[in-house]
Amino acid sequence: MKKNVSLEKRKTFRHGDLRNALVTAGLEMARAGGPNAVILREATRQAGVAPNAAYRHFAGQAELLDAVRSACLSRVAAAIEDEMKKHKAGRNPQAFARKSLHAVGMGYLGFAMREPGMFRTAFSVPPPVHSPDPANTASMGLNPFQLLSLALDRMQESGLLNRKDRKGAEYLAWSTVHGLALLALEGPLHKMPREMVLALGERLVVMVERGLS
Amino acid sequence: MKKNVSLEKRKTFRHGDLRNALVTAGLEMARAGGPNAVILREATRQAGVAPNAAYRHFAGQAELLDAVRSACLSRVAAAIEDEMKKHKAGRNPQAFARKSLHAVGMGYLGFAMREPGMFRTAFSVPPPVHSPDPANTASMGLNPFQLLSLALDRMQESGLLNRKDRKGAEYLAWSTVHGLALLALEGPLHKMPREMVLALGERLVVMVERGLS
DNA sequence: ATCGAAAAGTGAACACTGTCCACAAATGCC
DNA sequence: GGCATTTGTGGACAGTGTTCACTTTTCGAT
Repeated sequence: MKKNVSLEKRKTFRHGDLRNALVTAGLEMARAGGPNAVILREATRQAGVAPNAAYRHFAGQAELLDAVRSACLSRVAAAIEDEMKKHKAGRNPQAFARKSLHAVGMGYLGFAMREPGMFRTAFSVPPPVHSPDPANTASMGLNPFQLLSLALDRMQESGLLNRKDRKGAEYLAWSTVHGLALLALEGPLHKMPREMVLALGERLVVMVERGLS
Repeated sequence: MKKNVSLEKRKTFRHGDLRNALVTAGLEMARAGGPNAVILREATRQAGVAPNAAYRHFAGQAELLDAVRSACLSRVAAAIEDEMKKHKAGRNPQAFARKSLHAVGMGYLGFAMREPGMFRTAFSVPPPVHSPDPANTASMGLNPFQLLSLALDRMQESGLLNRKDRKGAEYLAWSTVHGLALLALEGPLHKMPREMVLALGERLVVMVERGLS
């Protein structure tokens, strides 16, 4: 649909939506080859525009990459939300809390296995820390970090986690799944089959549950 | 300063040790800027040699990077060994096992904080999995993965870990510290002060200990 | 409605990268 | 001593990010 934009030479001198076109092209490159495959000139080529035109919308390639990364982060958040929405709050808050934490971890890992390029792009270079940047968020309006915090809050509220252990628990839980994801994607475990990675992920989440408190 | 080597033009037409010189230069670039800062032409420049000369020793930039990564991995292993050697086996095997595992984790994290560029380079792109490649090893002849296995073996032998849970425990333990390291180095936590990262690391290792079994 | 400033695109250039080719010099081996 | 093999040179090419001067379009104030 919107690819035609790149093929048929546009009639208007102005492109009209160049910034979005560039980000979209960059996103596709990130999907295919990770962060350092997002090439500025190639994006302009796909948008049917001269290379320098990009500089009217981005200060440079780094800024384009930033925009692409935001888009990738948003996808990660969406994947986590999808996983969380599979379980509704029932009459057992502790079971719900466990399921929530589990969903965050496995949603994260599942996306990493499903979309390696986007995942690697999302967490490659310095993104601002807990930015409430609306571009990073999915429908619930929370980024991956905040979704994790939500799950941990449920753990605490349901009595599975005391206040002492709650502090900084985000970082501990996040580290585990993030580490496994990167070891499997671009680390020494990159040959391990995905289902085995996900199985390890299950054990990992259990370990976190047990080890946090 | 150190680059006199590059400044004084060599008398011999042959360089004599070009391969090593290139790896050394590459290692310094990796230290300063991570994996994609190791530039082939720059290495030849520092070695005082024409760019193409590198192709007599490496098939291309990727292969040079591979050699540099091996060197980095070796440093990681050395850091872990240093940490492990701080504790000798006493009369309490369980305490020794715990200290060993702790040392592996903190040696790993400590190196990551101390030498971010080298660490990121060591684990950036696909290295062969558990290669007994002697280039990746330090004085004990073990790479980081094997050092971790050793520590976990001690856990099992001393009865802290049963056979069921021992299987694949390397990957679970490794994931945690690796994840924290990368989140802190090139992820959303890159602004967190190092001592706080190390403090989190302590909690993380404890969590692993408790959560594994 | 006009006209002028600002926005958005073009074209040509530069420095830098990795890589390949044909050739020259040094080494070592018989 | 002569000769093949290694090792380095010089010159070239495509691809990248980036900048500068210029043109075209749009839009808002008069």
